[in-house]
Amino acid sequence: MKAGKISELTTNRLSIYLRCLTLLADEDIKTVSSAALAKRFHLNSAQIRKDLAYFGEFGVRGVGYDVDALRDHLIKILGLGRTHRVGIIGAGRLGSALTNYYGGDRSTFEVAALFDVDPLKIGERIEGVEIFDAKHFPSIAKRDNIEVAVIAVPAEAAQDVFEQVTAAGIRAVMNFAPIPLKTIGDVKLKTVDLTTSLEGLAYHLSGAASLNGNNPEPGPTGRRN
Amino acid sequence: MKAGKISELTTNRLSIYLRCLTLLADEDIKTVSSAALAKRFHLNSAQIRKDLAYFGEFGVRGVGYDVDALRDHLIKILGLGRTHRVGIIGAGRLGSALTNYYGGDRSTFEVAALFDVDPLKIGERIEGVEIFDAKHFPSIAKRDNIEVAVIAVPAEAAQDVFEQVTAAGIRAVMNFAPIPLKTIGDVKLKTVDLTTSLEGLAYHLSGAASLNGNNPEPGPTGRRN
DNA sequence: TGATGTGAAGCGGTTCACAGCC
DNA sequence: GGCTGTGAACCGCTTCACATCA
Repeated sequence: MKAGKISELTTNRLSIYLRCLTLLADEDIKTVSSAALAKRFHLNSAQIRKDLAYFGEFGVRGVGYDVDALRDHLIKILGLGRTHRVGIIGAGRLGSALTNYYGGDRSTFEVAALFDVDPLKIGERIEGVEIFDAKHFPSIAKRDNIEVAVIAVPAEAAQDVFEQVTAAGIRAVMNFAPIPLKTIGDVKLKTVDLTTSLEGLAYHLSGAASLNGNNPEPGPTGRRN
Repeated sequence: MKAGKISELTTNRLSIYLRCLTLLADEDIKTVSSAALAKRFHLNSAQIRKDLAYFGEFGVRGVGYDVDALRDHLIKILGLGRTHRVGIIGAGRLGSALTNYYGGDRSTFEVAALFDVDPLKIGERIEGVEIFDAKHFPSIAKRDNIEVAVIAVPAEAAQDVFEQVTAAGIRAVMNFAPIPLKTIGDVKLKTVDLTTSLEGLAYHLSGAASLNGNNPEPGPTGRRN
């Protein structure tokens, strides 16, 4: 157990471990060793142990980890014990898609409001979620207890939107705009670039990648942002 | 110019550079230095130079890079000069969302077909794209020249689907199922985990993260899979 | 015996700093 | 003078290997 800074790569993996443990729990498996977990889900056992050890000694030597207990620990560590409300800025194609997708799970994350600048969209609803004027983000966010902002606007507008939501007190932002954003201070920013991901595949398909041999996938346990 | 293996992190950044250059071209900017590009888009100038130098000497010392010429180089390097057809497996919430999202750009990536196992969905259309029986993936993929498979099925089914599409000759797979997949040989696999990304934000919002100070965002130039 | 927790080694990517060239 | 291209230093994450303990 160490109190040092935890890498984002580690917390990403904790989230994955949690999902793997849930699958095991569904099968009524009570105990699992890091080696068994690794084998089953294509992970690395040493890394599992090290990741977990940052937060406590959850295992029993010679036995392994208690599945249910470890799940509870991870839920607590990740802060998933309560519902987080999400506001999505940009009610276009992507914003609608994300509303639709995240709309499925109301327990840990709940899309509370959409925002756009298009007067034709304001007042409409997507999946039951109302679209508000983006300039009212601060008041709506406060009223609805929105903690997470999702940016789903065109690249040109993303930095502005980011600064507006952080100015409104948001400390966790997920950016889907395909452009690097500059963050500040205490605000956590994650960028998911759906275009870059596809273009990486195109590179592999083009002749260039073949010249460089295969590209084995390290899996979602590997390096990310 | 080196012929060695190119890291996926590098190709991801090339994709980002390409988008940044497009924005500059829209402003009729003809030449840009690595320092100017870095400043404008929150990148690292040394990294830009190093990334580009893997593929050639595109710059002019004392001047910088020609915007249009560099764009053309990147398009060629990434293999974006032609349309790639995409097949999405899983016509649920996520599959629909992705069809809707990727449906916008028909030039570089085109969603050619959807696949599902639900008899009620087979034969229907989403955004004009027909849903086929998943077991017909091999023949449809061949007929429609599908090169990229997008996995949008539940976690439990993802590994099976992956093996089926690779058996059908697909060499580029994008996985949205929140589970690590095991890949083999020459197949390029990218996993985008929309749940993990959100849960990382929850961690930051919970007390735990604050104990560890701020988490400055290195931007989408940083480490990924 | 068997599996955890962890210092130490190893590895890959980023950043520095400067030689080389326009 | 200014900026690229690049070896070298640096840094952080992963992997190894083993002491430790049920």
